[in-house]
Formats: sequence, structure tokens, C-alpha cells
Amino acid sequence: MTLHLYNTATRNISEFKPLQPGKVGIYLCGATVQAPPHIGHIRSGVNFDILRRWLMATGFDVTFIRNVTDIDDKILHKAVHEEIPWWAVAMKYERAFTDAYKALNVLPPTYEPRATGHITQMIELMKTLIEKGHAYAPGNGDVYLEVRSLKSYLTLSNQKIDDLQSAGDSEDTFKKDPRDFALWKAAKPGDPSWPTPWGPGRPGWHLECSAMAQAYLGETFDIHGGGLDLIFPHHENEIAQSEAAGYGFAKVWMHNAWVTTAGEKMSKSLGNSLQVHELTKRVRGIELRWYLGSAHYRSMLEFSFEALEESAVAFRRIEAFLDRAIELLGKTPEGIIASGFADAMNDDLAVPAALAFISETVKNGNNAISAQDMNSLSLAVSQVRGSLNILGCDPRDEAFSNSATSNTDAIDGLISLALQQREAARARKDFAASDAIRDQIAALGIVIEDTPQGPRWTVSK
RNA sequence: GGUCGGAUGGCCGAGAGGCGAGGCUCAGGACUGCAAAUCCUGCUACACGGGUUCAAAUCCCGUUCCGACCUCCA
Repeated sequence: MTLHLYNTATRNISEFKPLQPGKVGIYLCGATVQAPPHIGHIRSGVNFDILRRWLMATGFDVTFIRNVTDIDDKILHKAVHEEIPWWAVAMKYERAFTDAYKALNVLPPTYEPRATGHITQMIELMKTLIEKGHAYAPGNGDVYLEVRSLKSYLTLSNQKIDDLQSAGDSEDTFKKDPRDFALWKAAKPGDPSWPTPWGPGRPGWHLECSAMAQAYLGETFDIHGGGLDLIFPHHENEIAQSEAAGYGFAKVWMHNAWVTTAGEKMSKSLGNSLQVHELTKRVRGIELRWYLGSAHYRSMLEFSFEALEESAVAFRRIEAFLDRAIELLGKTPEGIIASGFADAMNDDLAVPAALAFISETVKNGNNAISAQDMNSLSLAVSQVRGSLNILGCDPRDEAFSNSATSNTDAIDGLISLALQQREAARARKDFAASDAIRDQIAALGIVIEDTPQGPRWTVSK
């Protein structure tokens, strides 16, 4: 089975056929950097990171572009509110996003273009759109896209222009039609601006993505992704701009669903506690990633702290298996992709089915430990590692290595001393003494387990 | 009003006409000096009402409830 993906544009799952054999271009709508990232933002990052890793693992040369929109209304408002320059706001939150991506092992994009770095491309695009008669500059410094001049509009969200609710108070009379949207906004006093043939101003919301996608992926590219709520208006407007300019634009549109709370799209009231840097205080980054990636990307993920904790426990079970197995094998088998895992991933990234495969494999591996069947065990470890790697959750990925392990040898020596005492006590059937030693060590956060190979210790998580 | 999605066991979460997804929790068992870990067994659910079918959680019709978008949205 080859990779099949759901395409929002066609509303069905179909075989993925790259424009060029062996290559894939992906454009993911990244952050508008006006607030710290919450898990909804980062779920999108994780979902598309899994797609990217899967494409890479199956032999594609992936060009992954994830933009940063570093100029928009909210950023300007925030700058006033926080009493710092708008560009300082953008940088501050861009850094917060970068930290969050890193904490969750989201691979850095091939390139991460910023809107403000592509004003030239935006102006060129607007010139083209005006030449082709699809955009107009009414003279006040704004530039609008004339949506009724397009032969098709709203094809992605399957709406009709006249069915849209009218946009509140239509004060701006510069628009030919209330549905027309701003490609470019005339400068207001105090706002940042860039010079254009139509006067100084700044980009509207949608223009940057069309300009940057074209700049890095060409006029036609394979996959465009983002959150479900970007379908309209953002992606519709991108399509409108790009197709009006004569570009083929994206072949496949993919949208991840939300993280919800109490059945609703994540509310602002919970927003703070669901910020990535808050949740990584509660669970490790790898565990948060496991949780966010565990539901199918097109399904709503109903967030709760209980579910998060449970998910982390389930992950630790897999991690503990790897620890035991690698200890027993005396080596770390490299990851491989098993067909059971591949079949799941090829089916529109059916991660839940892939997790079932991992569970089965861990069970087989644990049985292999009992049976001392090293070949089977080695295979199980390889398959689990290979699977976890695609999900970005291989505990042995260098991304998750922490410097604390440098003390391991010293700790191991100290605990070994205590364990020798305990073994001596056990040998003379003085279980009160042996249990006391175990309890004292446990009180320090270190778990002792007796195995057929002797006692082993782990730091309780 | 328009467009789109959802309702699955104690909980999370897949599936989309027939073969008990999987995980977590819980109960019992094996192993163990005891733990822990692991394994085995058990808990057979699909909002409601009709219909189609040999067979429906899945398809059709209707109903209820919940949610999203409609120019700030991951």
C-alpha cells in the first residue's frame, strides 16, 4: 500500500502522487507570533511533523516550509499593550514557539520564512493580480482582491459568496464588494509601513503565505497544511490570490483538528494553563508529544489533565520496555519500519492503528524477555524504535537526551553498594532488612526491581 | 441563514456492512520471600426511532443533543 491522504479540497482519501518523483514540497501555516504557543498550536506542528517524518522515512526528499507571520493587527495591539516595539513582540513569541517545537522534538523546517522578509514578493504578487484584473487599489493606500472577478472562489470550504454572513458594519467604502479582502493595508500613523507603488502600508493577513509558498516551493506544490479553522478565510484567500495570479498552488490540502476542552474549541479561559511551557512542567516534552500525536490528526482531541497523565503512563510502559530490553541485549538495535506500522501510516496517517501495532510489539518483546529469546527481542526493539522515531517519540533520540545522565555512573556505583547490602540480607532471609533498604532507596525516588538477572534500579518518573 | 464535523464501554480512543482495534483503570490468576515489572484471563460498547440486508456501530430515512467556521483563529 502506498501513502494515501485525505484531501480537504476533494473531501476524500486518495493516493498521494508527488509532482516530482521522490520529492515533496510542504507548506504549513505556522504561527502568528502574538502570544505564547498553546497545545493547539503545537498539535498542528506535531501532526505535520509526523507526516514529514513519514515521508522522509519512505524515501522522499522533503522541503518543509513553515512560515512565521510576524506582522498583523494583533501584534501591533500587543506592542501597545506591552509597551515594547512590535518587532520585539514578534521576536519574543517566535522564540517561544521555537522553544516549544524544540521541547516536543518537532524538526526544524527546511526554511522558516517571515512575512516581513518577503514584502518584495508580496508587491510583485499584487502587481500581477492588478495586471490580471483581479485586484485593485482604490487610491487610499489599500489593495483589495476582487473576489467576484474570480471564476471560482470558496471551493475549499464549499460555500457560496452570497451565503456568507455580511461582515458587520461595512464602514470601509473603498471595497467594490464587502467580500473583497485586503491584500495590503494603508499605513496608519504610528504603524510600521513599507513603501509600495500604491503608498506606504503593511501586508494583509493572507498575502504572505501565497508569496512565500511561491518563493520557496514554486507556483505549484504538493501539500499545504494548517489547522481546521484556517480553511476559511485564510486558505480560501490564499487559493484566490495564487490561482488568480496563475499559479497551480497546492495539490493536497490537509487540516488538523483542534484540541478541545469540554467539547469546545480550546477556550481562552483555559488558555494559560494549556500553554506548552506550563504543561511541560507537568509531563516531559516527549510525553506531551505522545499525547498530542496519539489521536488521529483529523479527530478532535478532547483535552484533560487526567487523559494527559494516563497517556504519559502508557508511554512510560513502552519506554520501560526499551530500557529493560536494551539493558538485556547489551546493545541498542537500530529502528526499522515494520509493515504493520507502515500500513497504518499509509492509511492517512492512522496513528491510533500504529499505536496498536506498537502495543502488540511491546507485548511480544516482553514475552521474548521472559523466554530469553534475544533474536525476537532485538526485532521487537527495532520495530518499536522505528515506529517511535516516526512519531518523534523515541526516548533514545538525541533530541531528548538530558545532561543529568552524566551522573549515572556515580549514582549506579552508590546504589550498587546499597544493593549489595540488600542482596546479603536476602541471602540470609532477613527480609525486614532487605525491604528496609529498598524502602529507603525508594524514598529517594529510585525504584528497585528484582529480575531473573538480578536487581535493577530506575529513577521513578 | 449557509458550510462542515461529532455522539462508541468506568475513562481515553480507533474502525465504517460479518472476523471482540489498542491503551488506561478495575477484578481474578501466573511468576515472586514480599514488592515491582511482565504475562494470561475477565469487563462485548457504538445518541434515539424506523428501514434496507442472511448480517448494521458502519448503509438509508427521520429525530435529539453537542461543537466549529462564516473575514482574529492551530
